[in-house]
Amino acid sequence: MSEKLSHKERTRARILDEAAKAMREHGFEGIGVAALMKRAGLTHGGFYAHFESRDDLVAHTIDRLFEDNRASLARHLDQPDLAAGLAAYIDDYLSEERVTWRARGCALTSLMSEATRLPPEARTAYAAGIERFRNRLRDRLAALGHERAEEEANSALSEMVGAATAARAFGEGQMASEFLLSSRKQIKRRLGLEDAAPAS
Amino acid sequence: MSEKLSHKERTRARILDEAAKAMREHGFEGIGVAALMKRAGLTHGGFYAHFESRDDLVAHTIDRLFEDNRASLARHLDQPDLAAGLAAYIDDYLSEERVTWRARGCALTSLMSEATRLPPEARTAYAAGIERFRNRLRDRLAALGHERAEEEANSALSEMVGAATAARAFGEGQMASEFLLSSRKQIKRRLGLEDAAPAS
DNA sequence: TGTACATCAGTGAACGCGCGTTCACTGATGTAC
DNA sequence: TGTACATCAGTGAACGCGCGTTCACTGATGTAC
Repeated sequence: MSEKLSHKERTRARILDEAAKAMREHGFEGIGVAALMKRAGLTHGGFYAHFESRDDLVAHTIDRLFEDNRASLARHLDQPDLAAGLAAYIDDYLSEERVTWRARGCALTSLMSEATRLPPEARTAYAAGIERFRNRLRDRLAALGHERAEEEANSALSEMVGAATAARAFGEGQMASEFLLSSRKQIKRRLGLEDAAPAS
Repeated sequence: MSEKLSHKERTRARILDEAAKAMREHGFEGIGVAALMKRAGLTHGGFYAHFESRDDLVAHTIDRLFEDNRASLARHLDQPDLAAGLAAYIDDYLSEERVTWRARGCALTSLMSEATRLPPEARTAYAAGIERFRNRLRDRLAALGHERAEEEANSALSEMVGAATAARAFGEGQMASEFLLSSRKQIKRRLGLEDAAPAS
């Protein structure tokens, strides 16, 4: 990819940045065209120079959301100790911080249940994003020598998303913390990561 | 509770029935006042004789949704073999049928990630509903002699919700089936229900 | 180097539409006498 | 038992509002000569 983006390309990237942040926090329907453009420092009319329609924006934002996801996973997994990296990712995903600070959360936690209601194109993009994420977890588990890597990856992904979503539903407080702690412990225990060193 | 409901009470119950069905399928924002009243066989103006506002409806629908949930759980757990009852519930919750037929699904699967965006009253009702559900699972695990019943209940609930939501996001197909199967196996295995007899 | 012109990202008023909500009204039901 | 009246669940036209979208226009930038 060229590092030199044109003025228009940079504007488009800024709109997608803001859309990703807002939709992670408020859902796919949670921000309107006018409010989004204002956050990007523009007026609403200019939107259609960058996207065909609001649905088109949603589809492109999904790719952007999963790209953030991939980057966050890679940041944790790119370390020599395979088990420690995975354990660190799980701890981070289910940390109070990440769950509270919604705009930084995961495309799966806040949006997965809305995926069924998405227009076909966006929905396909979303499903593909989940699958890629699952595959990365699976490959890491396989590299650690797990025989049922795929089954365990499916299960761990489901529990991570479910626990983070439940914690958000409770809001900050004791119940939220309990759910996060329970799943951090349970997932790491069954993946044999109990004694993995905490991340750098 | 009196079995003799007045005409107005029966009408209100009908509206709540339809609201619960529609919101399970399309989200809390997924049905408007006019469409809802039409499904209940009425015109939109009459809505405000039953509810203060649309937000008020949502708060009451939540109680209704969790009541359905409670009834479904009770139906499975009310059998002599404690382990088999729990296993049957997990299998049912993560069955292709229940996931595909959305209007019959669970208040948690389709709506949990929207809970954070609910008005305070509705949100409190929702959080209370999750907690009651968790407590029922916990009590059953405790009755089965599990020492970490609460932790296991939190973990199992999270994975059930996450897996069912993921399956819906994929839509019918191989990936959806894989996620459901993986979690049925993984949850039952770690709860020691592998050999529990299938439900009646 | 300087002028004339084309390009095009972005502006902002205006649109149609669907939504939640209000309200004057209707018509069936039940009670008073 | 029969008539007069009050009650009240439900009707449907109308409202204001926010939304996605359109479009004639502006004004800065870069190219042609």
